[in-house]
Amino acid sequence: MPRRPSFDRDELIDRARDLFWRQGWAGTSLKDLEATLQLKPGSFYAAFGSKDALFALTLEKYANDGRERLNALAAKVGPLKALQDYPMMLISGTNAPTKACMLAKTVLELQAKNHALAKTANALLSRAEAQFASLFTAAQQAKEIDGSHDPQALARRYQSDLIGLRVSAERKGVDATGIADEIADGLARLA
Amino acid sequence: MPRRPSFDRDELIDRARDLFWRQGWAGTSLKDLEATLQLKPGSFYAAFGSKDALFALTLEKYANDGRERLNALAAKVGPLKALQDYPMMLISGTNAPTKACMLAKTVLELQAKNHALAKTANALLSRAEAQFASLFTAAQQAKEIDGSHDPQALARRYQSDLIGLRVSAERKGVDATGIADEIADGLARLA
DNA sequence: GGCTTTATTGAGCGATCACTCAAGTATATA
DNA sequence: TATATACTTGAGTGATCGCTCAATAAAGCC
Repeated sequence: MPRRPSFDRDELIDRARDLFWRQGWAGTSLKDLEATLQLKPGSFYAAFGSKDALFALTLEKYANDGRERLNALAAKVGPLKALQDYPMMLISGTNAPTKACMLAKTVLELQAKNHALAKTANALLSRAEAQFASLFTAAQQAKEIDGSHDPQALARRYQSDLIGLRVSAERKGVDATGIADEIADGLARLA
Repeated sequence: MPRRPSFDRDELIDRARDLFWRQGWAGTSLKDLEATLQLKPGSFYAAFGSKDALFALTLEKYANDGRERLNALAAKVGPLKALQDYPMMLISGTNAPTKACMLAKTVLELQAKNHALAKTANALLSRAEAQFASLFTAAQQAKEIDGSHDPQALARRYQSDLIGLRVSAERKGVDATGIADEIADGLARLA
């Protein structure tokens, strides 16, 4: 009996993610979303509940995509090579709406107000850090890097490096590929 | 004949800087500013012209303070030691409203909209990078680090590291002092 | 085709945004 | 003290914010 929605919900979340990623939370109005998603206010709220709820969905999707891309890379070229190639991959993609990390942007924008979305982004960053740590552990088990290093510490530094790299890549007039190379070189010296 | 303003304009800019630094551009409303500066709308606009004009003043002041602090440090302990100590200094101060870099935050928030303040922040970041480069050059001339390195490349990487460090320090539940130590250690290996 | 059920529409809600301005007040000079 | 010159005040501007809801349209089951 029911009428079906005329849109692909998942594709709408993708579009919203790109918009939020680029413009941030406060920088993206419901007018922007309505225009990009081709949805009138009523449909928008029926589909997603609120701006914040949709933002949360896009954060999860963003984090999942990143995690899957890195895991796929590791399955293909091994843990160390994946960690080495990942930085360049993050800043050389042409389809991404922006180079900077959406999770970092969200924390920076919303943490001062104790917004729930900042906590979400922070937790997803911790999850990414854990993924990095397990790849460093795998690299140690594969004898690709020395066993004396603390995988947790390596992961923390690696994530910090990625965030800095991606902010630099976002800036105009800055060539960040040199930084990506240096991060990869630094990992090579852990052998 | 004229009546004098009843406030210290410079101190007001300081207070506004801390507010903008913490909450960002969109996150700081005129209500917030009026409350923090104890200024009614009319006085505010008479004194500063607009929210954006005041934000620009605070960006300049923020950048100047950072530059002077690093130069003072270098004059005291020399260029290499200054570059090594600066990271920890940035994240261990208790009086700063937030650990993250205000210039980076501004670029991330406003660059997507091509806001003039993003250009200003970007230019100030470039100025900081140039300061780092000249300190690396000075360290080479003092034979503190090897002359084979490109000061410009070192400065670019150093700035990227600082940005990542400061975002990490801003996050809850992350101990960033380890990262600061590693940055300092990395510089020691340039000898 | 009739009926039920849900999606879609868009005018408009109260709140807040950055900002203005005319009226009132305080101060330094003459 | 009188006057000119600012500074201070706060109600109020139009625009935009996220969001609501009653009315309308379309699709599946009988």
